[in-house]
Amino acid sequence: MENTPTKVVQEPADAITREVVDLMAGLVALFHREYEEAAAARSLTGAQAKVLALLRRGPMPMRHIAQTLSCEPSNITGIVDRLEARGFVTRQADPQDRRVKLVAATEAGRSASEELRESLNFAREPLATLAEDERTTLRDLLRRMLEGADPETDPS
Amino acid sequence: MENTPTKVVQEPADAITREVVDLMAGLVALFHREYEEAAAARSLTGAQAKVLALLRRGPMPMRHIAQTLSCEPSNITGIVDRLEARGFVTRQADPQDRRVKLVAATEAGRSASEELRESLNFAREPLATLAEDERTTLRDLLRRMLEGADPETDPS
DNA sequence: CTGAACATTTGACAACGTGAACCTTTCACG
DNA sequence: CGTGAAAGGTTCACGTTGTCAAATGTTCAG
Repeated sequence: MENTPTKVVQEPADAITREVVDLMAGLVALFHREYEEAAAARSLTGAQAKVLALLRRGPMPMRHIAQTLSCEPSNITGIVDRLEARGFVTRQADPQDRRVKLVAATEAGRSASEELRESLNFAREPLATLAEDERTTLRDLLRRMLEGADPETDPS
Repeated sequence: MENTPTKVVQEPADAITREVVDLMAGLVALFHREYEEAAAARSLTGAQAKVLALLRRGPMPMRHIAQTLSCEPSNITGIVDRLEARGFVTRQADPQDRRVKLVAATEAGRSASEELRESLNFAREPLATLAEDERTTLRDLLRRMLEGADPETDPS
């Protein structure tokens, strides 16, 4: 109990970095609230909305969903159950490997997800306060921060 | 079902804004994961850690906690119960208004929260890829986006 | 063919979160 | 005053997320 469990070596973190981290925290909180709210407006939970969003690129094995969301596969079972019960996704066996089940969004699922995405006017008010070139700068900075780190937003 | 439920009037959202929103989503996911992980490493849940973080500025009525976290007050009861059971917070009656219960972090609570905050090396790797002046720019942009919007990160 | 590894499911359990009902306290108003 | 409405917390019932451990079915290497 007397030494920090996971990380030990860590630079002191300068003032700017620290402040950026705090600002991020605020942004994250804001975003999270809005996302959850937008999902709820379509009687989806945040987790369901996330899964649905993942499936926009096509069917996906549950294992992959679990990995992307960094949670246990057994958790996905329940979420997909509920989405399936409402007709937003289907489970189909993968012909290549009969162990895996491919989850695919139905038309209803796709459009619900798309609608939600469109309604995400998060950061639209906040972003509106920035000039165009500032937004570009922000985009570039965020891009650089995220490159190689994030599987979810990978546009491939 | 044929018209969007909540929002109707909404500008088309230019490409840059849209991309920034997507990048934010990635960042949010990343941050969220790390936060939850860092909390878990101290056997706290995310919600408990958030409450504890709120109390760093001093005791606070439960009602206020609920408002800041935008959730129902009844939810806070349980979270504070669990924090209290572990000796991280105490409940004390507000002398001004005996309906109110002020939640205060104990020394253990404060240090746990501080430790967690320090360990949040989120964005330290991501941020490390940015030069100092870029970090400053990022900070300024984020500040402007959040000003007037976010009660949680208010540095007062 | 056998056993290890893998994908999913099931079941038990804890935490979060909501909504409604309830108790106590406060406060405005007659 | 004294009464009733409103506010702060709690409790209860309920559904969703999340974990872990055990089971089932499938694949694949040896």
